[in-house]
Amino acid sequence: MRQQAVLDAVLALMVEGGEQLTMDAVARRASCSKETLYKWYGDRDGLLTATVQWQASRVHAGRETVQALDGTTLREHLQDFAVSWLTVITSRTSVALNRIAVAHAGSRKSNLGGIVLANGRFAIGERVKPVLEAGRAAGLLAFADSEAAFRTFFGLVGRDIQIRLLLGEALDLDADEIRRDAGRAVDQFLALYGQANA
Amino acid sequence: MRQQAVLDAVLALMVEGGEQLTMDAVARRASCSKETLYKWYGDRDGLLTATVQWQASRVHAGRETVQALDGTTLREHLQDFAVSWLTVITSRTSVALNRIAVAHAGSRKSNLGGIVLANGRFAIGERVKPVLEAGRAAGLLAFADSEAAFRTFFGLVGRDIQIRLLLGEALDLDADEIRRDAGRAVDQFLALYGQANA
DNA sequence: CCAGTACCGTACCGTACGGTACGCTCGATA
DNA sequence: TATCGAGCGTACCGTACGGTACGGTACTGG
Repeated sequence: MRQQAVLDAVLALMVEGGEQLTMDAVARRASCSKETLYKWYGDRDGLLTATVQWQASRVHAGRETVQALDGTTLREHLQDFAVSWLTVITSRTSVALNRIAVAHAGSRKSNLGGIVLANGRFAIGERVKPVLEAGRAAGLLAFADSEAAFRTFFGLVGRDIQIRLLLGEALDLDADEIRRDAGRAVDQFLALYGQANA
Repeated sequence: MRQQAVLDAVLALMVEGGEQLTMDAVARRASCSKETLYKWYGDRDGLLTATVQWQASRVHAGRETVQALDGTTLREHLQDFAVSWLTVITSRTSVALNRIAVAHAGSRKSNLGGIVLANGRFAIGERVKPVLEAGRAAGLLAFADSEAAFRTFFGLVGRDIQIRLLLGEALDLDADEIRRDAGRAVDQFLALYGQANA
């Protein structure tokens, strides 16, 4: 689809960052005319919104159903979530996109921040909570409020990483560090919420 | 000092957010001429940098020395840190300032992000770590790496709050909620790192 | 072969904003 | 009182950028 190539061009420009994200730059990069951009997306905000949604549509793949859990598979699920979340938030694309959305949230109009939140933080919450609840049903976890439990998990996984990246720190984690970080976070989470028979 | 009144005007504009943060707006708000702004701060970046530093200079009050700790005072110290950190990051000023700094970090030049990090995340880290180490010396805590322990504490306290605020969610915590949140975070931290004789 | 459509490239317009210039006032010093 | 510097208000300049207009081209359906 041609239009998605345009959105990929926007993403590429965001990530490179060197160039200003102007409509001219996008048109040049995507080899299309500005008039077409305005025809397809209305205005600059529309283009940004479409880009954010386009990226979001690629991130959360399948919502796998959760069946019976034992301690091992619970741990694996949590580990997977932690790894994929860390991988996302440390990616240059996510950092660039979040920067745009944060900047936009300051001068309201359109709602990039809301979209990013809905497809990031909240989407993963909705995917993790069923797993936590299944863990509780299996007697592996103990908590009253799955939202609160998830937020603790979120904090243990992300810690200060996202804000440091957003504020411009270099800080690149390789796959190994991410795996170790995720493992530590899962261990800590299980230490806090795990039941004896885990 | 007149110059600080100018910086307060900048902060006020940032917080209100409605108006664009232009040099004209600052001059109008501070009842001074643009020429004076340029004389004092060089350019727009200089003004923003000075504003960030001015705000930073007010935040971290005294670095109290840590003497002998028992379980109760350790808990109190951690609780204080958690409360003050949550209070800071949920303040409208902090949110506005971090938005500016994040946006700036995208299109490098000057280093607002670095300044904010140094006076926020890292400053509190340097204040908390001695307390953690004193707790370890007193046999109340067990950890190998105080930086890692602090980062866990940071994650347990902040969780998803800062990113949600930066992305524009309303989410206002009152003093009571902050106190409860801080208490939960400290409990969890002590559950992970506390020693039996605490 | 013709009409219509979709789109590219480029030129153009209006405006907002960073930065500069300048005249005026006012308080301090001699 | 004369001089001087600091700084206010305003007007101004240049440019970058969002948004529009338009001519030219290639493809599609009849």
